[in-house]
Amino acid sequence: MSRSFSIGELAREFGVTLRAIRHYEDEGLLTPLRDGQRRIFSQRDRTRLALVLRGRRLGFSLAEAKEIIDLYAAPHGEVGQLRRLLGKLAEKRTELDGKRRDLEASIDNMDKYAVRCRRRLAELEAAGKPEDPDRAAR
Amino acid sequence: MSRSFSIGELAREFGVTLRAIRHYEDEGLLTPLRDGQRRIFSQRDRTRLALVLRGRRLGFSLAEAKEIIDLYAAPHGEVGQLRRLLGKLAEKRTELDGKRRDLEASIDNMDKYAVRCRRRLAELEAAGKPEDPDRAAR
DNA sequence: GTACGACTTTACGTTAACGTAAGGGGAAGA
DNA sequence: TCTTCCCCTTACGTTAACGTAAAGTCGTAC
Repeated sequence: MSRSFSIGELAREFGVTLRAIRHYEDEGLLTPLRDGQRRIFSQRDRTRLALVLRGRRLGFSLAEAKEIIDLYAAPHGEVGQLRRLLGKLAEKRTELDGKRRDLEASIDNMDKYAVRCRRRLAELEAAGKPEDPDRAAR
Repeated sequence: MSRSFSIGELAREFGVTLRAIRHYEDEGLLTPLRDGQRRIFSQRDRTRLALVLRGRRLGFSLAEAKEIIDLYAAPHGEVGQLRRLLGKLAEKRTELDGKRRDLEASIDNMDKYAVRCRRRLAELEAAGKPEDPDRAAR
């Protein structure tokens, strides 16, 4: 019997509001049980919440996140289902790869720019203040 | 004298609407010149537009995208400016690294899951249809 | 000269993802 | 018993990022 969580616990752990979590439930991303009125989140819900938030940080909408996450819960019973699942996985994988290219390009870009800036800074420091006290103190 | 572009050209090239581009101008992300009323976009605007869209795909808001992109146009004159610029670059770089971790984790996750699915599929095919015509034809 | 086609402004509308406020329930501790 | 938490529902509000509609301006092709 694995642990269960209150909405407050999850909110604190992941740094989100109660409202947000309830909203994710409304959107079908989480499906907590109930103890009376209170929501009881399972370990599975906790994992799904983590995936939702990661998706959001990567720029996916809740609907897109749901699409992806739901693949991990799709039925594996029949060969046909498995084939379709693998197809969709490949689709999403391509999308992730696109983001990866975008991200690598952004990082590359920024790193190269930073190198130029540092070089320029070194030049300015060497030229402008050969007597720079901070530098001399080292 | 490098080329210039009409709003329609850029919209077509990047697959966005005129409205979106105008909106980016409203938000200060693009600063086209004018020929009468018509907007004239420079090569620089075109580059910035590309950066905006890449940022959006990575889940940045327009404001965040602007912050980053504007770093590339920040003044390099004085040592102090350069130091602050390098500081902010490091900040943004950290953010990008976070996204990279998220993205790698997502990809990893999905790839591992796909492997399990393929294995399962192979099992099902081997067990269920030893006489599978597709498989036999190979 | 008029009919496009590409562009303009102004302005209201829409959608997603929550924020926020109001009012209530139940358990636990002083 | 009263207060304090922690949770609940309902419902209206907000913000970002555009969409969309209406009406006008220009240059050019017919």
